Amino acid sequence: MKVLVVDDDRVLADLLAFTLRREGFEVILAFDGAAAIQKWQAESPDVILLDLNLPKVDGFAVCQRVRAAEDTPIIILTVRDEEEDIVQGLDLGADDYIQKPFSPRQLVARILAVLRRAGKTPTPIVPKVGQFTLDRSRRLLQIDSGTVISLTPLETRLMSQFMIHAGQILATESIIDHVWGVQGADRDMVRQLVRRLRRKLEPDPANPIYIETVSGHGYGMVRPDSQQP
Amino acid sequence: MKVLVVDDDRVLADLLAFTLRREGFEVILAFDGAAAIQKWQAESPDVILLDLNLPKVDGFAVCQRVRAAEDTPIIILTVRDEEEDIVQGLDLGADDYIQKPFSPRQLVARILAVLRRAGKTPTPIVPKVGQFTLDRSRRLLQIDSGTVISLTPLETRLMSQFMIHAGQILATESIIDHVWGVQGADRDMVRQLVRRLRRKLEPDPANPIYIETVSGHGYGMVRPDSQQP
DNA sequence: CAGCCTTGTCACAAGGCTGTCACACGCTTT
DNA sequence: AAAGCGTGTGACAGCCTTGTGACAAGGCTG
Repeated sequence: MKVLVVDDDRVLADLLAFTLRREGFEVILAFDGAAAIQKWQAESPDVILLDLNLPKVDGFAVCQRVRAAEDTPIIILTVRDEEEDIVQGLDLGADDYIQKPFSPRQLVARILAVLRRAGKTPTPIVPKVGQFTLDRSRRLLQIDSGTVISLTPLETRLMSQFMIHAGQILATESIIDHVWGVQGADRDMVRQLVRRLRRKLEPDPANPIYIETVSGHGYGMVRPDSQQP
Repeated sequence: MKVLVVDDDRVLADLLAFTLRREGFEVILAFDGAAAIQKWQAESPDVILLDLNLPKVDGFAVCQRVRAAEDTPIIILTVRDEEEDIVQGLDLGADDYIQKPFSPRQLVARILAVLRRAGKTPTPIVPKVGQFTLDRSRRLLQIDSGTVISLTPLETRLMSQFMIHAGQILATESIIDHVWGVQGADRDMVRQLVRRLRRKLEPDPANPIYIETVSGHGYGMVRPDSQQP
């Protein structure tokens, strides 16, 4: 599920990106209207988060431009006291709006609601990959439809990332971005986290079969069907 | 649940309509006092959102007219620095007021609060889930068609939320919104409320089997069929 | 007016989560 | 062979969250 985030406030855009990636969305960023349209054409996102105050091409124009060609759902980002902008945006075909400041939870709920309304897959966010089933709200991981283990918040985010990108190797920096976000972390912390996750889910943590290490680069979860060479 | 929105500012009225429809309300619009009274008679809304500055017949008159005949709840919309209007409106029988600008959350919370006070059940009736039968008006909870315990108002609302969303984890903020509404609350209060509810309905409150905790996130009621592995 | 119920507030203990440090091991480089 | 780097491992301490008990304020009832 791909989300295009358009906002000239880079700090906020980064925060949005982190929040959404954590929830399993793929995120593309654009910082002005021109870039937004370009990325929209190039990437065909499933939904657009659009700030209306943009340099170069403003949000309304982006809205119109998108609506003229496709019905990609659009959610407007606004500050309070911009009722007219909201209504104008909705008139131009935006599907929903959300006022800053908002909680990550609200944001995700809105996006899911819009996607559902647009008929784009009710979004079964990463529940099952290979032998793993992750219940993010309860932070429970089920292995092989048998054992159920409980994870900590950080472990849940890491596992979620591994499952979303199963079969790929995630660079340490990427893991830091996706798990810790703005707060940041260092390599030691990643090592510890991977270690703790391995201890919980690997049959033999000394010889891991699920989470592999690529020295000097990062970690990754092996895809179940990529087991047989 | 039907809401009559009366405001001569069409932009704001449209926004209100969109917001309320998004939350599941049925919305009727009127842009002046005369239309308001006409629609009120024709549609019998469950609650009225009323701007006081109106053409033709002003808001106070609408307020009086409605109150003379029925006790349809009325919420006044004002801008800041109109304290006299608020007082006058409340004197004329309005049930609550809300100042622009306001967040959708506040608006919905206030409407639900007013409806609840007026005895119109804003939420669907959920008498029976699993082993629990809840009588919201009497605030009685029956367990396993055996024991009957009485709950306080807050406990009733919390239990209602748990039953409506049985099997899901409710975030603390979500619990606050649905149980306390406009007034709001903090984590301590949620903890206490959950504790008191547990003490009443859990066989062993120290090891709860009905209400589960997800640290750092919230609480949830286990679904009856999710008991057997 | 007294008393009970309800609810908000506070303090405290226990436990889990997470960051930090030290050390061992294997590999590569010098 | 020695040194350096990256990684796995274990232990430990601080912080945060939760559960718990107690108490006070406020409202309602008799």
